[in-house]
Amino acid sequence: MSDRTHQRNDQDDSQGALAQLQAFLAAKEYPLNTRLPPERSLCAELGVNRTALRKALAVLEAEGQIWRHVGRGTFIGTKPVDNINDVGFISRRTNPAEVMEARLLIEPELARLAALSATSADIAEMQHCIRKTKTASEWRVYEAWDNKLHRAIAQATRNNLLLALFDTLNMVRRATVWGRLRTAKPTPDPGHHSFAEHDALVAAIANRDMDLAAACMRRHLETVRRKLLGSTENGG
Amino acid sequence: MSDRTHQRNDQDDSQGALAQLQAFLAAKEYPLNTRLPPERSLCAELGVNRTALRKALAVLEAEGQIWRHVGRGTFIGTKPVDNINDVGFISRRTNPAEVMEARLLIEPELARLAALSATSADIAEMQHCIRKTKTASEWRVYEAWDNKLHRAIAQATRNNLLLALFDTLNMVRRATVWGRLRTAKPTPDPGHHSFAEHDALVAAIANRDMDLAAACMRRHLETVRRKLLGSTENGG
DNA sequence: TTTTCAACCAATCAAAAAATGGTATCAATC
DNA sequence: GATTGATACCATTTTTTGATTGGTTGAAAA
Repeated sequence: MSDRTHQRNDQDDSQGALAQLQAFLAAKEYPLNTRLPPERSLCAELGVNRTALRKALAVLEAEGQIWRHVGRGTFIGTKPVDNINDVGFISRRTNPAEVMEARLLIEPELARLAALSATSADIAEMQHCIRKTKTASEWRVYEAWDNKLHRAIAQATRNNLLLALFDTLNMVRRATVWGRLRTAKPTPDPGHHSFAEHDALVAAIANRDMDLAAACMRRHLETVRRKLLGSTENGG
Repeated sequence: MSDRTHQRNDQDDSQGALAQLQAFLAAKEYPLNTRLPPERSLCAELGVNRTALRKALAVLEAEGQIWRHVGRGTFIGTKPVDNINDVGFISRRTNPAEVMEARLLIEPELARLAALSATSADIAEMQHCIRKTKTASEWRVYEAWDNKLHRAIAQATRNNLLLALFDTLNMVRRATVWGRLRTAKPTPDPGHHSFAEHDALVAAIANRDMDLAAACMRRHLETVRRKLLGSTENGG
């Protein structure tokens, strides 16, 4: 058998596997995103050795007709894009400085919109949270109500999407490792800076003063950042 | 044994369990989000029967100091908000008006920070996207590069958390049903309003003019909103 | 009647087992 | 010798299985 014949036989074999695979897929009419049988099963079913089958599969993958993934299988269609909105995924790629920067960027604007959109029930809820922070005798309790206050402001925007984004930010914040940054006095101080800042913030929202509400929130968060991370980088 | 005595003993018992549990927690000083031992172990450790322990735990849960979940355990702090990170979940609860409002609230601030933090490579990427939008002959291509431009600005903040939040917002926007709102001319117009607005925006970022960058982004998005939803509600 | 205890239930988690696409190895074949 | 084909092995993922945990029920005990 000559070299030429040899080569033609090889081509025939691989092309045969590809043709057989295509015929198989055409006959089955798999819907999109269907997982087709594992390679080892397809080998037996099509009567082709695995190497030839994988070459045929590689052709179809290059054409974008299928996509494969180790451990999962081979699927009809194109590979879906990764949805990496997972809180754990994000929090593993951020740090306290970024979290504070994000809060400083978003929450003042939430307060501004809340001043426009808050209902009186929203404002009552904020004032309730403030009262609770003032009577808290433990930091754990204080922080719980401080959390609720900030969420109440996000909710007062009356925008479900903004509220969802705030919740995501909040979950990342709570999942972030703050280490020694959060060490503080054993019990909340009656003269704690946040009390006056919270009062001014909610008062601005109640007065529908959008600019002042944003400014109060920014001032409050900058105080928090200064306490946590030290003085700001640009010194304002 | 009189009824009165009997009742006092009951109170003593349950209050005793609660007091013992509180003492236990105070002694351990568990950090936030710590899982404390399962009820069956706590029973043995505190020498209290499970019913009394569960009553005490219920009190602490009502106070917001702990939260419990079947199969998981009991945790210090308040129950975290449910998984509202799912894009499908959010987009089912929002609408085009909310999406535009959220973009108008967040993206100008992203542009402001980008003006401060962008590298020259970031700015080159933005200019590249702008060039591509101008040569696009189909809306699909135009929108792809417009998308990349806005994402490049978010990336230029050099803040992974903000970028993740922007991506979430973006995915919700793309998953939102816009219906007839998006109907437009068949092909991009050379005099399309976005071209000049994009140019001014990226120029402001390149000049490190934070206020101007934010203003340009706001003006651009307000134009988009006007085109999509008609005139703004408050008439500005 | 009330309290206590054990058993059970549904949800959850964690570790083991199986499955799957990718790769190396080596004999078989031309 | 070079190529092919079968086998075994690898890394990743899915499925399965058993244990764990908060919640509930019902009978026994006080």
